[in-house]
Amino acid sequence: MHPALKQHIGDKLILSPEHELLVDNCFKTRLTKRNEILVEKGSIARHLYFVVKGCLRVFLTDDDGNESTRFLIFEGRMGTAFPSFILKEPSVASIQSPEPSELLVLSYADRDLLLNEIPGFETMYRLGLELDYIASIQRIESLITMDSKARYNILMQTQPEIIKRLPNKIVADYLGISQETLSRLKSKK
Amino acid sequence: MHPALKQHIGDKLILSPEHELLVDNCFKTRLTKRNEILVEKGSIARHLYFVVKGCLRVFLTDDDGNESTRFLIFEGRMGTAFPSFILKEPSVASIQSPEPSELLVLSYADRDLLLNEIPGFETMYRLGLELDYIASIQRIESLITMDSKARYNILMQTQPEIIKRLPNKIVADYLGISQETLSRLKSKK
DNA sequence: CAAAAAGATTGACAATAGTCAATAAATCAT
DNA sequence: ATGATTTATTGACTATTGTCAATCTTTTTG
Repeated sequence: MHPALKQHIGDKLILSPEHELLVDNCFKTRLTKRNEILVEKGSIARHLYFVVKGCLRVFLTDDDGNESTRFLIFEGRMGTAFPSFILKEPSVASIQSPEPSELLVLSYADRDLLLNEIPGFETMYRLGLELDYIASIQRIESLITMDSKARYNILMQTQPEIIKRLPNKIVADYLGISQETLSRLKSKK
Repeated sequence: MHPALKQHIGDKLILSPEHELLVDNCFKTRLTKRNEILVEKGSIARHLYFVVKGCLRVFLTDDDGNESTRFLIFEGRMGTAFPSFILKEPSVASIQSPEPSELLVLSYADRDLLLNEIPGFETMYRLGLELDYIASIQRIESLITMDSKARYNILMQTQPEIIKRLPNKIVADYLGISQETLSRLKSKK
């Protein structure tokens, strides 16, 4: 099994050699180029992605070409265009890798296989889901209670890597503000 | 078991008579008055609430007394101050019942009991969690991509009960806007 | 390495939304 | 029911943020 995935699982789940092999067989390695599109909006997101290296960006585009970043996934984390993946409906979001990336890809069917076959896998998955849900609740909180400056400061505190690694444009649309506003926040503060 | 809870579970989980009794014993009925506070911010949310009648409001207050509604839970749905409940940390949010309500209350320990004892319970719980997570992702989307008018229109389409049943003030802070702005949106539109 | 492309900054202006205050309407509790 | 309290609406003004455009900087790629 890929060491990064092994580390991700850590002591949350003890796998027998057979089960470890099963997990290993379900996750397929994929390498992407900078800005490569993995899921096009309108198509169904059929995979979960574990990021070994690089990052993924789940983003929305409107008719005028404006983009908004719904979600960012860095090294050691899993994600996808979740509503599409779960509901098996065409995704309103696209997924791209802003950096050249190394991914481990898990299909929906293989996720179900692991959930059903490996005792404890569903509990681990569920606990991860709870944490992701909490993160999204906290993002909602920041959006409904704070102005753009406060949101930027929080992001700086909690996920400075986003600000360091990604272009201003993406940071801005992750925060739900224009890139000009972000630029002004950075100079003023 | 309470018929509303039975309906909530529906065909998602077939319970043996013993397990049905176990579920029934874990959920305690609680009646609340209008605007009663169930969880005070700063305390730990130790329960999950199933709303039989009425509704619950999970909300934030700042130092100036401004309120923001993080989450609303209507009949037939479950919820709590989720980050506090899961992380067992003091809640930044409070919970109140804006209407007199009938609730079924499940403690953290009893939730774990059901998760561990009843085969299939965790799967049902996990599927519910996935849907709640999806709803929160969609709320983030509306907050980062739409202006207040568009958000109001979406809310009208997707959850008109919120607008019909709850005071303007709560609708406004659920949308992340001031109540004056909401009032103007309604008259203009 | 150089040309081209993409991203970042800044200014001027417009639009959206917030605040404060006064009044009107609706709702609650006795 | 009615007085009291809360909630909703409206106006005037302010503050924040967005848009468009120009310029400057950085990054990419042939």
